[in-house]
Amino acid sequence: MAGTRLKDVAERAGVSIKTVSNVVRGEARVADRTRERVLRAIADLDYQPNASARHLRTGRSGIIALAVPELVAPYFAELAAQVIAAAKKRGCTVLIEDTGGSADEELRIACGLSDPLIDGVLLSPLRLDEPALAAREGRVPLVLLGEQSYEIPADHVLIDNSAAAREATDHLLSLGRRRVAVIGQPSGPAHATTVQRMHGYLTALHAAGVPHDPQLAPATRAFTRAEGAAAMRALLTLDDPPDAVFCFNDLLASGALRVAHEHGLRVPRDLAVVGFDDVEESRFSVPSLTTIAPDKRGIAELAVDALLRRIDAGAMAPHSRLTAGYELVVRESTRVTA
Amino acid sequence: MAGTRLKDVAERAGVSIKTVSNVVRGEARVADRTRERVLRAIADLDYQPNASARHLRTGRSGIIALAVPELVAPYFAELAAQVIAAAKKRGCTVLIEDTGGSADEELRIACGLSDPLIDGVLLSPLRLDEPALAAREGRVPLVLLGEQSYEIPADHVLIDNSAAAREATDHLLSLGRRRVAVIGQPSGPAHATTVQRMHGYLTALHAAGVPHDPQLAPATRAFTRAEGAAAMRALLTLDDPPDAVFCFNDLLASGALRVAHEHGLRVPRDLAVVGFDDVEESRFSVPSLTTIAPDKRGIAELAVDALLRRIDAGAMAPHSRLTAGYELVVRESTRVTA
DNA sequence: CCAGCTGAGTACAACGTTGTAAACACAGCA
DNA sequence: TGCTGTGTTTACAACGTTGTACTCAGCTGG
Repeated sequence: MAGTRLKDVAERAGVSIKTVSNVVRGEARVADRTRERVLRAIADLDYQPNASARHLRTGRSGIIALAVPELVAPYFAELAAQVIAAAKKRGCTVLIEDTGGSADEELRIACGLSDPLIDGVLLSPLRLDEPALAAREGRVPLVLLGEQSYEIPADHVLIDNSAAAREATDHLLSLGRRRVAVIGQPSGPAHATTVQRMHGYLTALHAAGVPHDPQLAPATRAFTRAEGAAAMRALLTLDDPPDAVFCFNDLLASGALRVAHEHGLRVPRDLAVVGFDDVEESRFSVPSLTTIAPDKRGIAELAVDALLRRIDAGAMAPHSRLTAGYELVVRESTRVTA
Repeated sequence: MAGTRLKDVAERAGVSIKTVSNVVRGEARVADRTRERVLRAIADLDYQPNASARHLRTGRSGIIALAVPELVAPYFAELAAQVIAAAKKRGCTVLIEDTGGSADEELRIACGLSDPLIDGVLLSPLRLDEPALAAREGRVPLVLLGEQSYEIPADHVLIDNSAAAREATDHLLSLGRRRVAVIGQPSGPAHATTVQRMHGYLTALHAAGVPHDPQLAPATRAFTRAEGAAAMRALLTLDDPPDAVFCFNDLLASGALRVAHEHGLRVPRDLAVVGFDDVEESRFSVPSLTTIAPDKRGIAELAVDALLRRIDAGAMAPHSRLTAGYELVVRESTRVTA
């Protein structure tokens, strides 16, 4: 029954309300015989604790929020699924928010949503900047997902974007390509992730002695297929078009592949393509996409653990910076058959 | 401040706690001067109502759950985003659950999750069957998303799957194709959606005087790219392979396109392909995919409205059956250039 | 035989909110 | 002056849970 209360169980078991509470939470010492009686009553009545009452009393609801810029982006959907799984494993529930990538919305969420019901927040920020975040002192426990600038007062979980981007670019260079374009430079203010990935790209070029041509780095307004397509179209109008392209995510790559196809380019022969994120569809695209595969499950577990620790520790505990793994998955879009 | 209570506001405004409560909720009559004083105090202290206490008192939390078989499936991610938006517009929050398509999990959720915190549930069932659902009497308010067998005691929101499937098949027939395969027949027990779509397919064939060849309807175990690919591979081993294929969702179609490509078939010339769902990636696949586009926003709004009505009305109100729209979107995968 | 201890269970108050019923101020009317 | 109404505000008791402080029985050791 939905409306079963501690009191009902207590009556049926012939004990006090508090004893039932103790049994339910495994606290305090309860005699075996009593515990047994109570457990039977709980089973008989199908008792479920009332989260609101519990929260009201203890300040803990067991609910954490996950805020992503765009749930429909496959990467975030996949990440969300992992977070839900990781949270369930630890006995808590996840409430998903979609910030639409707006700075205001991100700040609102970082400050604890509209409601103190939430124990803590996992935020994957796109636009949130340091000063805004620094000002939020004393709010809800918060863990950031993804790269952020260094001295931000919050826990981070991230992958080494710079190293990953370098590995992706190295891979393209190792195929003998020298006109290696990059898609994903933001047209507006840079956010940390793209700075890191750009850095990795440039480092790889530099190490290989290939000069950087700014024409090969068209600006994009968002990480979408449409923007990837537009950027690719721009690249194909160049006098000396690229023979390879590293896209900052798989959606951009998907758009790029699409345009390459429209222009009659054969991938990978005429143009090698690497993406980032390893979303499921990239395994099935035509051609299948070489990409950086972040360890999404690892990210989710590290993040949930970090958040739970933060919730227990309070705002004063030192901030941690946790790194999850990644790997380069080579598929058709860079596999040149002799 | 997170810990600001009605009491604090009341003290600052020099009124009673209840008056503040009345102002906050816009209930009862409050004199303009008083209201103004209270509003200022609320602004000064940045008061936010405590949802748990409210829920404890009123039995309403403003939180509804959305349970989908698989959040990573793009269709459900897109639907979830629409539901979140629709719910926010109506002032409530959405908690997303991933059932993994398991009947047990679906039933657990239909019975109200682990917690009476949730006001109601939107469930997109895959395996849940009538008897199980009928037995849940008196539980959480529930609205089902998607086709279900007829006499189930719950509100439904759906599209006319049969008509849509017929339209998709008609479209393929109108291109002159006669070997029209269908991918999506379940290998196990049928669920309502596939029954409807199969019915539409058969009706279209029948109306066109094309006999149904069971070989052209390979079984699939799930609506995934991998299963779509496997089914397509099977179809291509036939002596008389198909010249068109209608897939029960876009993921199946994506797998099918992939295999067609591997086998050197040109789409749509050698094989025309239609999908179902109109997920975003289908606009960017190579070739772009003709598909049935359900009105996802319409579904979400109808569903949230129906759930809120149900929550208000209680379990006794008659069950409704709401139909959202769809349209056939023609793209490259069926657009034969002369 | 009693003081002191231990282990098991309980009564009560609080968490922040809202519904109910009652109190209050003040006007108009007899 | 007192009475009735009207429009505003308030005190109080819940909602279901848990922390604190308590009781109580049974036992140990002096």
